[in-house]
Amino acid sequence: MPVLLLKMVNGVAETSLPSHIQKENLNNLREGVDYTNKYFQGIVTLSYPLTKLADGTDFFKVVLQDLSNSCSRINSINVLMYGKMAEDCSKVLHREVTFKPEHIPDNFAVAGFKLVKSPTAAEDGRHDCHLEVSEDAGSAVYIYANSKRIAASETLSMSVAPKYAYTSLNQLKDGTIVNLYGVVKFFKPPYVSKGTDYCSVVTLVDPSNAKLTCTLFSGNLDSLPKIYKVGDVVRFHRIKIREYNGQMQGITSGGFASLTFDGTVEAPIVPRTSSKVYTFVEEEIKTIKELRVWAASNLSISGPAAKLSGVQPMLFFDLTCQLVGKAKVDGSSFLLKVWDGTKCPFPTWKVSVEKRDLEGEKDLLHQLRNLTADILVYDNHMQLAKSLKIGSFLRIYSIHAKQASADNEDGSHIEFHLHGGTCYGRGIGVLPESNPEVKELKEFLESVDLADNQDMECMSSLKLEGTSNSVADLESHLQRCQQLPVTVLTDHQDLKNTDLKTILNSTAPQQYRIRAKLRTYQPQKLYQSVKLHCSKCNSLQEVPTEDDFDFNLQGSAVTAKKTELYNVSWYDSIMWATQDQKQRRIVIHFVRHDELLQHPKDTLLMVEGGTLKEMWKLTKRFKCVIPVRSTEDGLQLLDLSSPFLLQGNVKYYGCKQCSTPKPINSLSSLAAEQQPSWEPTEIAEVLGIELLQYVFVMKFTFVDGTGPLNAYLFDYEKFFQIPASEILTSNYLQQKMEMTMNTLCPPGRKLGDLPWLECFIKSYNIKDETKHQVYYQIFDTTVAEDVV
DNA sequence: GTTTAGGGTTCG
Repeated sequence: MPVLLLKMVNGVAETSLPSHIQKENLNNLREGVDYTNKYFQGIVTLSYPLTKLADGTDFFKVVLQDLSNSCSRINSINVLMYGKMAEDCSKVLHREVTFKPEHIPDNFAVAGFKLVKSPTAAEDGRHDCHLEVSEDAGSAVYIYANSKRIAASETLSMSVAPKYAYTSLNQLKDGTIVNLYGVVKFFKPPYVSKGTDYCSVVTLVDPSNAKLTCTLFSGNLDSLPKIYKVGDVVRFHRIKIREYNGQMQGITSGGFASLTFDGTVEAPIVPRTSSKVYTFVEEEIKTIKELRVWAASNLSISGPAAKLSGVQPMLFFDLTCQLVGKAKVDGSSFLLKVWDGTKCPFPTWKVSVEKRDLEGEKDLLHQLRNLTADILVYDNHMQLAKSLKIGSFLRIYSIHAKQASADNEDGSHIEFHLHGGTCYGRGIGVLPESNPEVKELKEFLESVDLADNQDMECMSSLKLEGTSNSVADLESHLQRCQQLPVTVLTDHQDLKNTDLKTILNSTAPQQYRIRAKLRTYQPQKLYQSVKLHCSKCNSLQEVPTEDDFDFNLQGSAVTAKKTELYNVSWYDSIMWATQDQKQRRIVIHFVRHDELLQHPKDTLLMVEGGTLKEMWKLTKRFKCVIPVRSTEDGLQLLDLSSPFLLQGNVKYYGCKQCSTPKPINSLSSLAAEQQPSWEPTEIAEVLGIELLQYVFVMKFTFVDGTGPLNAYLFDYEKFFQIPASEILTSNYLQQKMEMTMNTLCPPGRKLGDLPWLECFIKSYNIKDETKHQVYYQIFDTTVAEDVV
């Protein structure tokens, strides 16, 4: 450990020098003495540039003054350093210090030196010997450093004593200066404060579940943390903790330093920092990984990011984009023309500016005229906006997509404003080209076919000229598809969109609003999407075919001959035989109510020995039909692979696993009610049947340009506004569903021409012994009114 | 000398 920084606190070194070395004063230095276990201490009064000797060895010279010997005529001595020690010390002394210079001289202790006659003593008037130090000679240099110096030097690969300790956010105490890690829950990108510095406000959380809002100032934009999104992980060194309004608050202290990491689990761990070198050890990688995993399940990072194609009117969103043009507008606003390769589906405003005020490549501005968004930035954002370089990549936070009033002369359009102030992190951040999202955006921008957008314009002009109705119709149809979503949310309207990639990179369970296109779905044969679901055991099964039912009916042919068996208090039975050769017997039991037979539409029948056809015929005339068979103990339900009840067009089934059928006599309790409703749920309950529900089960593959995501639709009737229970027996409903799916996912259409869907989805975990998977399910979403 | 801001959307 040849060069070590000693941390100074209130002018005293926090760690003392090793006890085996003793101090030696300047006037006691004698040639030929062994100084292996001695040290000389002084302040640096002069240092020379680092040079190389003829053999390539680094060489560095400083002059130390012995303060304890100030009365002496000769009070300073040359120190010659060789090798890595020379390099390290010169780094500490000569590196650029990014904050205000201090007037505290550097204080060095040089141990294990060699005392050699100085060839220059006659010229420089210093001690007639000099000190020689190098790693090879077993020397050590201790540098007394206050916190600012340590901040500047921590990034050198030399050790600072003591090692950094990190305080968790629930352990912070008023008046301390600490090091900490945290996950960004909220941030304001650096902005120009009303004072002399840039300001950035950052709220951190950590697994202790405490929260800390930090107010960071710096005159140097680069020394503020480079946070790009909520969920980023930061390491702060030397942040001062104060109490403010009853809460702990972090504030920059002298020597504040930070590292920022992408918070995505699995993303490469590359610190973002203004320092060229920094301390970073294996243990810290572990901490960052742990924080990422914790954040993934404890922090909602579904921010308001959006592409221009996904812009919601009336909402605020964050846009990652490239600057194409900029212009001054007036004293309080400034125009940024940006693009992200997608087209806003709504008409957007164009801010008029003097041509000579517009900066940017003219050709490119013209080429991209249909793809650029005009963003007007106000007040405090102007200064930063003016300084932006054309072509740079930006993230603009909390842009307001404002719907202009319809009576505007340009018609209804969307305006993009970056209002004054910094509420909700409103501001502009410049992303470096090395940022992975910038790389992705760049690739996408290069792939955009500009000719396509010219075509769109041709179509618009055709429409305006009214030369072709069919083109106009097509266009309006296309517009319908491209503008309004074909599905809408029934709840969660205030939620903002999350892109699919973000969802795929997050842990479950969470809920999201998405805006995406339906690339494909399964099953393509829609009737295969209808299943039976047991809400008790959560099993799904296929709907039995009519053939299964028919087979069961044949097995329940009437065998009893004694008609008196059937005449019980709560129903009347009749039996007749068919006229054909088989002379098949059919028995119908009419359930009585109040001693009287009801109107057929209110009547429940139990039928023995009927065929499928007869069953359906009876269902048309009577309220309910229950297929039964007789046993020695009386009437019983058929096997549960048959429906236990027919009502309207619907066959109701029971779950074989969860049902414990009771004797038919249990129905008498319902019949005794004043006005039996004969609801399937009530009938099922008294008969000990766990009712299976009809449900649409489909897999939707969504795309939004950030990655495909498969989500399950599990819907009784809300999504299609078609009851799953009725679709199998209704040609009309089947056609309706087919048309709906053709609107959501028109066959043979290019991806760009597919309509947008807006959905609410939930992620959830499915774990078993061998694997763990995250699934997604569509909720609280319905097909738009004009699509149905 | 040590402020500035101290999170919680909008004038345009």
